[in-house]
This record gives sequence, C-alpha cells and structure tokens, in this order.
Amino acid sequence: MPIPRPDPQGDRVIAHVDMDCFYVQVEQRRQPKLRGLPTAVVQYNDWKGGGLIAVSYEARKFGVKRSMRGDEAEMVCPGIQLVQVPVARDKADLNVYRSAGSEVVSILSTKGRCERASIDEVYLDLTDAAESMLSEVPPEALEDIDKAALKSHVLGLSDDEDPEKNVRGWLCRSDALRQDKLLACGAIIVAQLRGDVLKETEFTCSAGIAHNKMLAKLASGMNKPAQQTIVPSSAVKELLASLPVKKMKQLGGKLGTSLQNDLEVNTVGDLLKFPEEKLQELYGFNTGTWLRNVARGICGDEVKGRVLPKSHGCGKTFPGPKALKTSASVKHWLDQLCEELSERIQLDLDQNKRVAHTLTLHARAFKAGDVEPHNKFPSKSCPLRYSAIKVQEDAKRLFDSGLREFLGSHSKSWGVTSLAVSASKILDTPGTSSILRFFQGKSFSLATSDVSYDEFCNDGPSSSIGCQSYALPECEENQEVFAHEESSKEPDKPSQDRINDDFCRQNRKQKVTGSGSILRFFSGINTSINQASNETEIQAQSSENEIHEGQDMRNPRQKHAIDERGMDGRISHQHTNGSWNFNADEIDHSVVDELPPEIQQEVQGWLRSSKRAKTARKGSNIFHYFSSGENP
DNA sequence: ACGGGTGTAACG
DNA sequence: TCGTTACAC
Repeated sequence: MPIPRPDPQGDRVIAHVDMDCFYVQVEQRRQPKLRGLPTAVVQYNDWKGGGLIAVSYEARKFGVKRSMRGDEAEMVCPGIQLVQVPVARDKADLNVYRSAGSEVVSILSTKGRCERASIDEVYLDLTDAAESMLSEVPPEALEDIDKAALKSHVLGLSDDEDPEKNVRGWLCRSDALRQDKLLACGAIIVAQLRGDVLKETEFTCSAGIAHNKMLAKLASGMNKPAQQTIVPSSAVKELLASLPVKKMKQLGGKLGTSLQNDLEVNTVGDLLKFPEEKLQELYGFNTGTWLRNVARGICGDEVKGRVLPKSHGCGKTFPGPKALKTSASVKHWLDQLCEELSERIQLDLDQNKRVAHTLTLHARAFKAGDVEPHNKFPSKSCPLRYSAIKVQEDAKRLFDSGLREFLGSHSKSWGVTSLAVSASKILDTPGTSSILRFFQGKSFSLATSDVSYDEFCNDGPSSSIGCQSYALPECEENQEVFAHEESSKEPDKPSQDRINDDFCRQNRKQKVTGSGSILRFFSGINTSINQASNETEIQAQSSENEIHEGQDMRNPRQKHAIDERGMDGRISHQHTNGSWNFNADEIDHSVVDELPPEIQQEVQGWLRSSKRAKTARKGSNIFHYFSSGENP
C-alpha cells in the first residue's frame, strides 16, 4: 500500500555516495599489506613514473595530488606505494575497478532508486524508505541508533563537546520539521548501507544526505573519508553564501570561470544578486534559470533508476613521438581497442542482455607542417555489428573516412595522437521475461528440468510479463548472421559467435534446462509475483514510464525551467514508485548462492530483514531483473 | 608533447 | 540524427 505524500518533490531524501580514493581501495583489497600505507594508483610508469589517478588519504597528507607524476609523488612522499593499473593489449585495463564498482552498486541499490553516476559514485532516492521509517519506526522512538549514524555531520548544527550526543539529539528531535525528520531517517539508512558496503566489499565510502542531488553531492565531499554529512534546509543559505562557485558541480569549468571573471561572482551566494532575467540574457534561458536555482540550492534533477552504464568506450593516447604515422600502426591499435570493446559489449549482453547499436570512432590528429591546426579529426559512427572482426573492420572504415575529411585534398603526412572507439545506444533486449534473462545469463549445464521457454513466457504463472520477438531494427547484416547461425548447432563456438546464438535464442522457442533449485527459487518468486503484486500496479508503472520517456526528451536545464518555475515546484508524479512484493515464505533461501552476483548481495540483504513482505523497489537490481520485460 | 581513460549531457 | 563541446572523476 503506497503511502500518500503531500509534497513529494519538496521533501525528497537524496543521498550521494562516493567511494573514497576508489582505485586505491581496490588495490589495497587485492594487496592487504598496502592498507594504511601512503598509496597511489598509477598508469604507465615508463615516463616520469606514470600519471597518478588515485591517491590514498595517507599520501594526501604529504601533499601528493592526482595529476602528479609518480616521480613527483615519490619526491614529496618518500616510500609511497605506487601500484600500476593493470594492462591488457598494451593499454590500461580498468575492468577490475568496473566490477568492484558493480559490487558496490549492487548493495547500494537495495533501499531505493539508484543512479550510477560514475564508476565510484551513486545517487540514491531514499524518499520512500525514509517515509516508511518515519511512519513505522521514527528515530525518536528508536532505543539505540546505529553508531555510524551518530557520527554524521549535520550542517548548521552548533558544535558541542559531545558531538555524538549532539547528533543523536538532532536525529531524534520530536519537534523537528518533517523535512528534517526525513533527512534523519535517510541518514540512518545511509549509515547502514555504508556499513553493508564495508562489510561486504571492504570498501569505505562517504555520503551526503540532502533534499536534492546538487546538495547531496556537495555534502558527500565535505567530510571524507568514511563519513557522512547531512544538509538540512535550514543550513542551505549559509552554506551557499560563502561557497566558491567553482565548488559546485557543473561550475568547475568555463562557466564558473566566466561567473568569476565577468560577473565577479565568487561565491554561490553572490549569484543571488543577479536577477534571473539577467542570467538568462547572459548565458541563455536554460542556463540562466539553472544558475538562478543553483543560487537558492534548488535542483529538481531526478535520481534516474539506472545502475548500468549507457555506453562503453575505450581509447588510448599517443603523445608526442608516440604519434601514429602509418595506416598499419593505426590499424594495429584500432584492432586492440576494438577487441577490448567487443569483449565488453559481449559481457554486457551476457550479463545484462543489453545490445549496443552504435559504434563511434574518435581520433585526434595533426598534419605535418600545421602550426595551429584549425580543423579537428571528425568523429564518425555507424551501426554496430556484433563480432570483434566486424567492429575492427567498421572502425577502420570510419577512421579512413575521417582521415580523408581531416586531410581534405591535401596529401600531407599526418600523425594520430589519440584513438578511441565507443559503443552506445544500448537497449535492453525485450522479448524475454527477466527470469529467462537470468537463465540465459547462466550456463545451462546443471540438472535438467522440463520447464520450457514457452511455459515460462506464456503458459506459466508469470505470463503477464510476456515475451515478444526481437530483431535489430537497423542493421540488416546482423539479421543475416542470425538467420545463418540459427541452423548451426556446434556446441563450442568462439566467443564472438556466441552473441549470435543469444539473439537466436530470443527468437526461437528455447528449451530451458536450468538447475532444479534455481528454478525452485524463481518458481517461488514467480508465483508470488502474481499473488503479491497485482497487474494494475505493473500497468500503472508501465504507463508512468511512458510519461517519463516523454519528459526525458527535454534537456535537464529545460526541465529546471519548467519544473522549478512554471509549475511552481509541484512535481508529483515521479515518486509513485512501482515495486514488486514477495512473500518471504515463498522464497527458497538455500539457493541464494547460485544467483548471479549482481543480485546475490541484494537478495541476501533482503532475506536478512525481518519483514515478511520483501519489496523490490523500482531501481533496485531485483526490480530490474523482474521488470525489464516491459522496457522499450 | 602528458592527467589517461571513461563516461554523461547539452547544443547546433 | 550526428558530431562537437563541455564537464567530471
């Protein structure tokens, strides 16, 4: 039963969680002897000791900074531990950090809508969870509060000799504003999540808890490492009054510099002096409105329920003398990059059943005698064909086409200083229930079962999830490949061909021969989907999504313009979250270990809770697994 | 000719 | 839609 909320938008509870020097923590977990030592992660140590990309807090005390060279770091911090980024295909390989990031997301996505903002940061919308807590077990009624929550920093709260007692007082105030009580609940939830992350991954993180993304992000960086900061509304004005504009997200670059140099706006508070119209005049309507809101701590950006990246890319630079000057060397490196990219999109397909539709090539280059080159190497894209060799061929063609355009009619010699390929327009493959997506992501070699694809899709209890046929819309070549593959049945094909099989499976009637116990787990859930979550709820969710799609066509700044001003802050629809509920009795606990890692931890946390009704909230991985059949 | 490799988003 | 530009970590 959804809890009615008078003003969902104004009272949202948003958290930003930021891993502390993440790459360093990943390396310290791999090599525990590095814990507590001044450490930095470095790539390419052949030139001046390599470039630092992450620095531990111990090393920061010595003045070691990102963007220093390894040599430089050793100067200011003798004995610093420099760990190299793994290398594959002669380029940096960030996979271990990506998967460590996924571990974290799978834990952080359990309590509300979760947006992966980068490899080591997420935003959470904890509004629903905080409201539930407030109505069921408000902090003021709580006997003992999580020690970690008591260590929160509360902006605007007067200092005290006993900070924990002080914070406890704030968290538990019975006469507090409802807004503040919600933040207090949010902070308790976040403290617990951070504890879960530490326990399950050994990583520490910091967090900000506020009423919007902007303030949450600002706060997460205020007390690091391994701490959290709460921003009550009452503290916003004072906070922003003295905050240098450059500290605000999006104002760290040219716009921030222009505010300083052209308007003498040095703090966010200084922005208040400028009428909205003036800012719109100077920076355009949308940016002007956005700035006006920033000055007031207003930010209506939603936390998007997205835990997976929207694109995959890989690239490499070839600085100075390393510039590539022959077609053959370009081909060599493009081949390396395309191989890595192919692996990653293949993994995305296997694990997440998502297909990338666009391949893009980026490059930077110079022409032999050019002093101040005034044309840039154009980026080019084309439909992405799923096989490593084709990606390589296509990337090369894109490069050649770009190069011709870059050179024009002149045939000077040239050099390429960077190459990158990326895969974007990634869509969920529809046409299969999430349960099947799970089975497709696993090997089918365990004990057989006589449950067929048909039964799962159409005849089984979950028929409302349904299945549709699927074909790539714009890439005919792929369909030919699939048609061809459909007739071939060799068991052990090279990996680049496996993807085609996957596509074929989705179009055929697939016999599922999964493990009996896993099947039992899902059968239980399957049954309870129908029992505990009714179809109208799912439908409501689905039509709500359509509204969202429409809105997402507008850019965020336009959204600010309309949401914050035109509608006077009354934005209500987006927080009526859909969720699926499961009865704890119907879940087979004994097979949790066999679940895919992305949802395993989430399910474990879920089973640990004492509630009988388990809820998979929109944005959580479990929800994702069980709802993606209705995605576009 | 070095902060490299990735990622998101606005804008024309 | 595509390609460029900006910004962030």
